[in-house]
Amino acid sequence: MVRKVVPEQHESKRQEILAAAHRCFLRNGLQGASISMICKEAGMSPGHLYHYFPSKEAIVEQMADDYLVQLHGHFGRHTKDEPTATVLLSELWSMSGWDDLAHCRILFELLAEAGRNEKIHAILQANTDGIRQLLADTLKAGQARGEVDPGLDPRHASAVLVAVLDAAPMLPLMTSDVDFDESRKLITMMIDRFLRPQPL
Amino acid sequence: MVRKVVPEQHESKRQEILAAAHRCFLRNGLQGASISMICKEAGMSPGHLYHYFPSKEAIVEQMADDYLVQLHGHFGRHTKDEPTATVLLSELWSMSGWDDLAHCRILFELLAEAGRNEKIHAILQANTDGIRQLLADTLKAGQARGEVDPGLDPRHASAVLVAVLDAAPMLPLMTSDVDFDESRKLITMMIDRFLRPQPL
Amino acid sequence: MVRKVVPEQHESKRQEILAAAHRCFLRNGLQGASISMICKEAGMSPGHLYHYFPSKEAIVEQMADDYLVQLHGHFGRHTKDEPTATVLLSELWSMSGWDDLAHCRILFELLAEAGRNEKIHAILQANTDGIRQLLADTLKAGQARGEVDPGLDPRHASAVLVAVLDAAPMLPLMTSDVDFDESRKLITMMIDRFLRPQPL
Amino acid sequence: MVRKVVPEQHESKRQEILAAAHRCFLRNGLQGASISMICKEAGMSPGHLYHYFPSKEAIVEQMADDYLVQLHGHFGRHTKDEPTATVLLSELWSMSGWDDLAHCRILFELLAEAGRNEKIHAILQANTDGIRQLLADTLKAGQARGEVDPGLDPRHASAVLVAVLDAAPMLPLMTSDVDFDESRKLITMMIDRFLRPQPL
DNA sequence: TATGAATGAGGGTTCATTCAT
DNA sequence: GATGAATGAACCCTCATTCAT
Repeated sequence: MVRKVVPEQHESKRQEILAAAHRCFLRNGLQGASISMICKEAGMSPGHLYHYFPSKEAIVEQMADDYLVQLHGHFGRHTKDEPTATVLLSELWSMSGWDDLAHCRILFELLAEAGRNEKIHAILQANTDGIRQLLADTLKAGQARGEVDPGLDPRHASAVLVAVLDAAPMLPLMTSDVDFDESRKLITMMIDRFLRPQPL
Repeated sequence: MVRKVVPEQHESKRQEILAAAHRCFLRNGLQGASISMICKEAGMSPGHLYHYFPSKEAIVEQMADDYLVQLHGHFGRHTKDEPTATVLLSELWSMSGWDDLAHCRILFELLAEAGRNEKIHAILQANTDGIRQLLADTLKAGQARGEVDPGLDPRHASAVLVAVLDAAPMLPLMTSDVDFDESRKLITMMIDRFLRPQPL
Repeated sequence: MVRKVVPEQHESKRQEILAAAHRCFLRNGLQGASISMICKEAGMSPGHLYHYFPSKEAIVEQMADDYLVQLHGHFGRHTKDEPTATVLLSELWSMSGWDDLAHCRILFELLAEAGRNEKIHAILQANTDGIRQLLADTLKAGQARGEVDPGLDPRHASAVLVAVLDAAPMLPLMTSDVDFDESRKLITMMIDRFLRPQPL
Repeated sequence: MVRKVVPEQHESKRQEILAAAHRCFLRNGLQGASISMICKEAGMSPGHLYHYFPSKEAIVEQMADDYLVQLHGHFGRHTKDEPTATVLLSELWSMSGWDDLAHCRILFELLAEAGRNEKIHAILQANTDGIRQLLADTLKAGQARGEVDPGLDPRHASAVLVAVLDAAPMLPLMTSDVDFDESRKLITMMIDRFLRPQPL
């Protein structure tokens, strides 16, 4: 009777820590952000933080998983019967500007880390496999409806699509003279032309 | 005059250090690779290393610049008269497999770093501006020859092209069931369809 | 509420560190004493020491302030109605020998440091201003009582007096054949003759 | 025949190094000034510098000796027949302002160092013994002429005089509101009153 | 729950010095 | 006489983590 809300409290504290960690990782990188920074950001003592996570590694992994789930969550909210493009580009179109993209920079931290950390690599692949399945299904539905080039292999095409969509956050880092809406329009156009059934 | 090959020796030592640093950065990340690791990799004492570079920061910056110059060097070796696709995809086609791409992983370190390190950001932008200029010129030549959709804005299209080409190293990190040649083929196809003059 | 004596413990640890640092600084100089020496002297790990002070600089500054406050603390314990000489020379007469003076050697570290470190300079001046105020008041009271030459400007005279009193620790460093009591007697005599109302 | 000016060249190089070292020591302290700083200041490689001095220690010692000899050199240029005060205060009166005194700050470095470095201690004592001898002779002459209180012991008084004169550089470090000429006047007055034959 | 004291290895960097040229 | 390459110990400081309270 004394403890009942505890499990929920526990979970909400974990979320607070993960959010604080995410901000620190954005500011300083996965390796550059220290536990003590995260503690400060979360308003928490190190002893207490270790009550919720067994190690920094665990925080990174959980954060990576949560981030990827949320990043690719847009695809899951569509039905197979919506127009193909609407679904495939939903992530990109849900963003409102470079600020949102800048926030995605953490993806590059994860890609860099995945190259040398097997756990992060596995998390990245598992998440990618998830949306690729959704994308492939969407593509198949599109092919059935005649909206998508039937010559494309759905599995391979889905991989390329994920890579292209995840590459969008590169643009503000690499260029200073390209505006967001124009970029979005071009990427959309590129994917549209890629998928569209080809004339003989 | 005692001097002989001294300046060349100095430069070649710098290159050795940069190569050792590059290997360490690939293995452990920009932040995770320590000076002492780089020293060990380069067979050199820390005091000596600091004879050649004033700080770790300087090593990272020099390495970043060198890497980007070399990465995008393929484009510079073409003339405007070659077929458009040959030039645009020369980087991708010059690679022989995932191993080469894996080696490009350092790009993600740089992208992550660029978000919080103004110097690296500037290096990245300066290099990107360089190849974008080349790509844009190639696109214009292609448009003049009727190989490229005249409706595309060369500056914007070049930005998207750079992002897509640099996104290629994501694939081996994100997937396990896609083979290199198939990926290359698909990306090539996508860009081809993107650029090709569109039927009415 | 788990808290008990925690804040006092914190302060007492700080004092321990400052005392250890003072000993190390005496033995090796402000620059020559290393953090690891201070840690060893204080029986403490470096990580822990930095829990109490943010930098070596901060330790030096705090030590300097504490030392000067204590060094000049003798003057504050007198009332204006005591004989002038008793007050002015109380610091000197409170010492029992060269050992006490040797302990004051740290003053020379501070004087040397003050020439190139603005913070230490400010600490030194602030402390000096403090006792000069007390000395000047004592001199004025002495002048009112007819014990001190009314022709002396109290502010200027106070500066000279501080310098002379603080110069006392020079003697054991510079000479080997002068004994403590004799020196004290001579300095006392000099100041006495300096202040005494002059015959026409 | 080939080498004849070499010894003089050698000596002049040593002087250049010592001058450069002196400037560095003033800026950064005896411990804070590094060999490489001194090399830069002297426009010289470390290997070359070690051709002239066997160690940093040796540079410090030589610099200390040279500095003290020059500092106290004023006394030696007087004859015993000049008025006592002229001789005793010649050092102080030869200075033209706080800048000259600021330059004397290195004395505090030496005093601090003397407390923990036997060699520097010995140099300091030897130099002090030297001028004390001169001062004592001057005092004796003054006593013979009736200008100096015959009750003062020349050896002890000379020690106090050296300390007082060497304390002068403290004033600009400790105060900000005392001007140079006034200070000089007061110190002169104090010493005058100290030495003057006392009325019955 | 929650704190912050405590560790000691390791971070990037500088040091005085030596030595081949 | 003169250079600067080379060393490795030591510099100040931060790290992830543990533990008593």
